[in-house]
Amino acid sequence: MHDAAKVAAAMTKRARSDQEDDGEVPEGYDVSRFERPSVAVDVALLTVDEGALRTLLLRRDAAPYRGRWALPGGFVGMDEALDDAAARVIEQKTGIRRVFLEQLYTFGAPKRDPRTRVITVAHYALVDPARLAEAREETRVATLEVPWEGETGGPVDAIGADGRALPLAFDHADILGMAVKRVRGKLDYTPIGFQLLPERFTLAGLQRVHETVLGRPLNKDSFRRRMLASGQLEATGDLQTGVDHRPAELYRFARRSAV
Amino acid sequence: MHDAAKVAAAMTKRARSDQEDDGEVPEGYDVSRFERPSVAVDVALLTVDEGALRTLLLRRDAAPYRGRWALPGGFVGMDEALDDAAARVIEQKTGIRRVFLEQLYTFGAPKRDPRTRVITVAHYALVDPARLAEAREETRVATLEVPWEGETGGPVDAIGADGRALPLAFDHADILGMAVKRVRGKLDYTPIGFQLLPERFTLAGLQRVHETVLGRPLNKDSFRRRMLASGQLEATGDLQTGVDHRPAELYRFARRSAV
DNA sequence: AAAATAGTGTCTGTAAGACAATATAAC
DNA sequence: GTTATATTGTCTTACAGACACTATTTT
Repeated sequence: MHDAAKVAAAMTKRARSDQEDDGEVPEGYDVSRFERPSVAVDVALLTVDEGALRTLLLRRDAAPYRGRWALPGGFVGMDEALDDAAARVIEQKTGIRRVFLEQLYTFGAPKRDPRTRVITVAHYALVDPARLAEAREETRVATLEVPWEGETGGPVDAIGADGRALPLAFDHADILGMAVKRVRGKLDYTPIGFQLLPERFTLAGLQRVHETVLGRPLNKDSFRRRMLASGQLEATGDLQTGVDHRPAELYRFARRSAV
Repeated sequence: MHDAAKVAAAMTKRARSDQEDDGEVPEGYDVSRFERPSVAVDVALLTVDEGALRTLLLRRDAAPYRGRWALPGGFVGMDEALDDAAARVIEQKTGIRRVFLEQLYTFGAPKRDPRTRVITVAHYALVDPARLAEAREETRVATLEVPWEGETGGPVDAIGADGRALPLAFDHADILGMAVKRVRGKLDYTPIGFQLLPERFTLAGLQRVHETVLGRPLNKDSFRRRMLASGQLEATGDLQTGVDHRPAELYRFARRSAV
């Protein structure tokens, strides 16, 4: 018997003690006694393109930090789950649906927004660069420059197409830094890399993605062995085309099969 | 030159473009147009005692979930950082200060609190069991029963001193489950175990803590080698006392030295 | 054939697990 | 001395990194 079920059974057996209720809403209860902060979500939408880690930024056209660059974000609806808010924000700003999306960390320093208290539940998302088209004038895909190694952590810089750093709004350099740190950590033990690739890809392509995210070269032989041994790759039998050398086999990630 | 410094330098060089500001508060700006959720913190205060993973729970004496058991928690002050709120909650409920404390995950399902929208930034903390005395009648240290292996994740059960499951309020079984999952993950590559031990401890004691948290036995020889090779342990030269067999050497964790 | 990368086989070093032998305190 | 655990040493195995070699495509 599952333990959660055990708990439920135990409770029923006790014939619903009078000192306990099941969470019904008491009539007329008032919880609005406290002043409340605003709650937002921000999304670090990461991609790997041309050997660089990239992210989508929007130019702010209102105060505060007007003219600076910010992650797509927005306030959480009163009846909206946090993940749903993040997915909505992505779709509104880019039109992209169905991305890999995960909660990252909640940033709540009292003065992180100079206007008022805004607590933001930061998320990160991973997308195949082919899906990430620059939608609007005020949208830009910037290259991330990570000034630390491994999973040290810390803020990162966003570099525009002209090679100059884009000044970031709020604590978004920290959010991006934490997103990079998290993805690096996950890459070691999770099939997360394929979110950044088209459905079919070569082992060398997968290795390049890993190397770009991790910011360091990987051993080819070992990478190959590890990936094939993981059981998460499925050979398609087809070969790469359009390359001027021996074509590599195309793989796809195995669906999380019903084990 | 550090990259953050580079950014700053680049900005200065551009002589502060007119399309940009530095985040000053515009006069009379109104951000209170939206309805706002309440924001709380909850703390999973974990300890290891007598070979079991334990946590501190409080009996709710008000609706909702009156009579059920809940993590210590409270609303975040309008000018209070999230970590500070969590530390305050711990001190208010237990008197304990200066614990290892880290943000865990933010739970924000719209109906997780039946009264109104409450988003909670869950934290976890690790304490030496000697410091965790049961302070009040309505406070209890419960044993955690983890119905999954490794870092699978999922809710856990809290067992009272009488061996019966304590019914938990809200989504606190999920919060506790995520705390266990996180600590298990961290234990592999972070000096987190010593937070659960007195200052001086034996290698065998440390291994027991690791085994309790991980929920599986560890190889003694390998554990010993790994710990000593990590450079994080410092031999005190003193021996254990009061045992009826050969006493083991006492170690302490090396201060995070100024490398 | 030359160029370029894909893919295979083998060796070596490191670290974990297993097992055995020795050490030392309490009784 | 006996008991119980600490501590050290050695062997085996698994795997990552390194290197050399073969394969296959385009030009």
